[in-house]
Order: sequence, then C-alpha cells, then structure tokens
Amino acid sequence: MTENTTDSKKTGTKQKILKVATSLFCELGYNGASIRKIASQVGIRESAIYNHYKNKEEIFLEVSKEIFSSPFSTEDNDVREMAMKGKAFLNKFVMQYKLLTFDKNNENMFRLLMIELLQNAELREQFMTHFHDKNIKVLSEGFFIMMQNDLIRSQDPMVISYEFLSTLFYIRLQVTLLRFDAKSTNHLSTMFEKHLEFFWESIKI
Amino acid sequence: MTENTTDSKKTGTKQKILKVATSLFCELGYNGASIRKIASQVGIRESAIYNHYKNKEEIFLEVSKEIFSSPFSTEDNDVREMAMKGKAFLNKFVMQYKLLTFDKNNENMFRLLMIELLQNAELREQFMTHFHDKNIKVLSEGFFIMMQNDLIRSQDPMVISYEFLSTLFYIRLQVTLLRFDAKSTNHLSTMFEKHLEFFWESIKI
DNA sequence: GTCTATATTTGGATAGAC
DNA sequence: GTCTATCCAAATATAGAC
Repeated sequence: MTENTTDSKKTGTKQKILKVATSLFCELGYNGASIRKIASQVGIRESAIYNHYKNKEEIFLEVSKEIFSSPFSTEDNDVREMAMKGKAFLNKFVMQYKLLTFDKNNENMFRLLMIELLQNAELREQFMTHFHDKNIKVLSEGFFIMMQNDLIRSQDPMVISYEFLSTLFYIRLQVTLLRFDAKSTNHLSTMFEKHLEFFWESIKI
Repeated sequence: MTENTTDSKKTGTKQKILKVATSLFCELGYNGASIRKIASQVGIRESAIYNHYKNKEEIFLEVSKEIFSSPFSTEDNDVREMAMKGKAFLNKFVMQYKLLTFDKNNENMFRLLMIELLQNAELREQFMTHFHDKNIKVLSEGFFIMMQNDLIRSQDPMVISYEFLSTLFYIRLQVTLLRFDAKSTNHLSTMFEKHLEFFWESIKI
C-alpha cells in the first residue's frame, strides 16, 4: 500500500543502473559506455545488469527518453496569454533555453544527444518531434498572435520561428563544445540576450 | 620523372583505403567503421592495411583533414569588393552554403563531423577554427563594410554574423538528418532563400 | 538478485611466409 | 605488398549455483 507512491517505483538497483548509465552515456557516448563500466560503477557484475534490462540498447533508449523530457519549450497552455506581451514572451523562452544550456545535467544530455543523433534513428525521430517540431509549433503560435495584435511585422510565422530557434541552438552547441574542453564561455553568456535584442528589433513594428 | 605529377601520388591501394575509409567513417562513425570492414571493402586483408597506415587513428585523421578543406567560406580576397554589393554578398554566401548542404560528398563529411564532434578534441578544434571562426570573420568583415557604406543598420558585426551563420548551420543539420533517413527535404530547400530574405529585410537601411 | 564461470563475437594489431 | 595464421583485449550476453 505505502509502496509505489511514485507511479514507477523501480528497484533501487534498477534506478541506480539508470542513473549511472545516464552519466556514462553522456560522458562517453554509446560505445564508450560499456556494460562493464556501468556494472562496475553501480557496484555489481555485468550479468546482474541483465536482471533489469534486456540488453544495452534497452538501457540507452530509457536514458534517451529523459533527454526530451526536459522543459524544452514553454508550456502550451499559456502561449496565447504570454504572446500578447510580445518581447516578454520571447524573453521567457530565451531565458529558459539559457538555463538549460548552462545546467550541468542538461549539458550532459545535450552532449549525448549530439553524439548519438547521427547514429540512432529513434533518437533522430525524437529530436525532430520533441525538440524541433514542438518548439517551432510553440513559437509559430506565439508569433502568429503577435502579428494579429500588430506587435510585429507580418511574415510567415514558421520562418521567423526557425530564425529564432536556430540561433539558440547554435549558441548552445558552441557552449557545449567549449565547456567540453574546459574553455571559457564568457563571451557567449551574453549572446542569448544579444540574440533576443537583435531579433526583436528585426521583427517589431 | 613522369610519376608524381600531382604532388602526392599515393599507391592505388593507399588511395583506395582512404576513399573507402572516408565513406565508412562518414556512414558509421569512428567506432562503427572497423579495420575489418575497411579492409574487406577495399578487397584486401586487415594486415595489409598496416603497410599503408600505422593504425586506425592515422587513417581517421587523414580523412578528417578533408572535412574542412572544402570551401566552407568565401575566399578572403574579394570580401571587400563583394561586401559593397550588400545583399549580393550574402546571397553568394548562402548559395555556396546551400550547394555544400546538398552535395553528396559534403553531406557525408558533415555527418562525420557531427558524429565525432563531441568525441574528438582535435576535430572540435578544427571546427572552431576552420568553420566557425573563419566564417564569422569573413561575415563580420562584410557586415562592417556594409555599415561603413550605409547599406545596413549599425550594429555589432559579430552579433549579426552569428545570427546569419547559425540559421544556415541549423538548416544544414536538419537536411542532413532528414536525408539520413531518406525523408523528403522539399520544405527545406527554400529555407536558405527565405533566411536570406528575412535577414536582409532585418538589417538593411 | 547477485555471483562465478564461460561462451561468443568483434576489433585492433603483429609475425613471418610468399 | 599481400597473404595466412595468430594473439590479445574488450565487449555483449548466457547458464547455473547460491
């Protein structure tokens, strides 16, 4: 009765495997993170892993689910309301994105995403659906509403959504690459704000 | 005397190894492209590979050199001259980029780049230097000249270069992902032009 | 659920004959 | 330069005892 308070209460071990696997996959990629290393870091033998997961691929796919569970976009409910505020809507989006970019966990996730994106078809599908399409949809809705309210120039909402999102993505990639080599990202930390400024000046009426 | 007319005339086999390796690395990444597979596809035994290359890493590094040898940016010499023409300068840049995006060879190179970017420090360095910095430099120069000639609004050239380049990169990534899964890229083939239109309208005076 | 032991495969690399 | 044969290491995965 008291167990299963959270909807999926896994064995401690299973959870630990997932946690360790996430960390190792993020750091080393799919091939680099061997069952050996995972088991060793969990503190069990390789064979014991197979009591919890069918194979390595199954572990990876469970890990990859978390990549897109992060709040990659504003919640759909208040898009209309927020969009009426124009720049504030975009500002919120940018700041959420910036937060994700500099968050240690999400940084690792993003790294894993980029490593496996070209090697795992299911991951590509997830990326297109849960990252790209989802964000373009939210942004397009926002821009459409702004146009209706004469806050911005009338244009194809899809096109400007693309413009807006792509720069955020590219900044994030840059940050990830630099941090991977422990290089400074100072000059990039203000890029998010500069992007917002440039963009708003470009589209506002 | 008649041999070595091109500066590095390799053995037919060595060239074939490089060609096959390039193709396999692009398709499968570093780990996926095994010496076994390379040798097999070349039509020789694994051991024979080692008559031409010290080890696998040496093959990969020779392959990766080609990634950035492609004309990733406009030639430096005529930047000033072209920039005076304003939009035409950007148009040339975009069209070159579009050409690369849909060129089969460069497509494979880009794929390899994305696969190994997060796993190979030397490649990251090359990416930053030969792709990002180089392009930002060329664009910044161009935008600076345009500002001097009152063709565009006065702004930080670096920032708008970033804005301009990032969208091109993102479109290219999208195209690469879609083509990998043999999906249609029709809706993206005009994105390059739309990007140029949006961007020019945003910055022109 | 975990262990030991082991099967099996794959990959990188070398030695030495031709 | 290529071949056969072989080595070694690492990785995924399974069987069966506890």
